[in-house]
Amino acid sequence: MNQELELVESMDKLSVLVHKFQTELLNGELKEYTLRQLYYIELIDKHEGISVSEISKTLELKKSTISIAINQLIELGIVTKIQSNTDKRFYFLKLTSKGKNIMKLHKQVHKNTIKKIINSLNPKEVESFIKIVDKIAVLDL
Amino acid sequence: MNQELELVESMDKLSVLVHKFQTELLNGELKEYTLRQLYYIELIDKHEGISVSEISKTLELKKSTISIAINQLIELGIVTKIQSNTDKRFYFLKLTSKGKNIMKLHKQVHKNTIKKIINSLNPKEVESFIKIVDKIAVLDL
DNA sequence: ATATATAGTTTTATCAAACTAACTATTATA
DNA sequence: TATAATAGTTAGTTTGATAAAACTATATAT
Repeated sequence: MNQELELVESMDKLSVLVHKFQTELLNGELKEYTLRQLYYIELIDKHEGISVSEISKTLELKKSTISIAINQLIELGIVTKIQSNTDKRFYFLKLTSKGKNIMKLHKQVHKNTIKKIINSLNPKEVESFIKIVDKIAVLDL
Repeated sequence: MNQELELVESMDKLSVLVHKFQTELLNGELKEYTLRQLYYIELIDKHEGISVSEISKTLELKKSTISIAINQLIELGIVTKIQSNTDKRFYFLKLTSKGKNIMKLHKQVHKNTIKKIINSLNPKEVESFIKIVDKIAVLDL
């Protein structure tokens, strides 16, 4: 069979898989948060000190959208902002201990899933998969 | 490095990739439709004659949700319903020529992306990727 | 000193997507 | 035949995500 067609199907299957991977988060202890919220939390975890404007540029969403979302997380005690000394217009965002705990749970859920994937593949396949994903992840689709 | 951690990153990268793959559809000629609509259209294309109830069960969404979404597609001239002769409560859903054309465009967009992916990998990697995805797609995460 | 730009907030509004509940029409069953 | 169940619709609502526009506060440049 044509590799092109097979690959289209693979992408379909991956879409389903990724969707499962993500929505798993909405079952356990994290079910009170939306995927969007968990995504913002992850972003702040990965880029501690990021600002509302930077998030806005990264995600190509309006500042107002981000501002509202982040302030909601602040009200929930998940995120704090620290005003910059050098430029008082800036606020550095970071996770509170509650936020860090959410990230911990988040990572744990994913880790459990990853284990299932690893168990279903042999080590060579895992290696190969990681390598291939690295190659296609940098593509400018 | 720990394979588990690497795989977590791979899944993150895949999430981004799949998201790009999907939202590409919202750029060109298909931009007037939502991803959800394109998804329903794809579902009806793949399962011609499917009913509202069947979609509802498959997607685990309420019948009313599906009914509204499908009727919207009918109003847009993308889908038609044909009442069953044997059980008049049933309506078989299928795409109109407009709907089929949308699917054609949809597939074309994906095909172009797939080409980029294929070009970035060697044939052995493509084969390997397809095989691995098949294995993990059937997992019950 | 004044004008301009930037960071972030607030208000108001819109939209998609989902839900519940009550409904009609049809079919199956006790 | 009367009652249950099923397919689909309709009305009304809720939630989450987004945007535009007007705003405050601060910083930069002329």
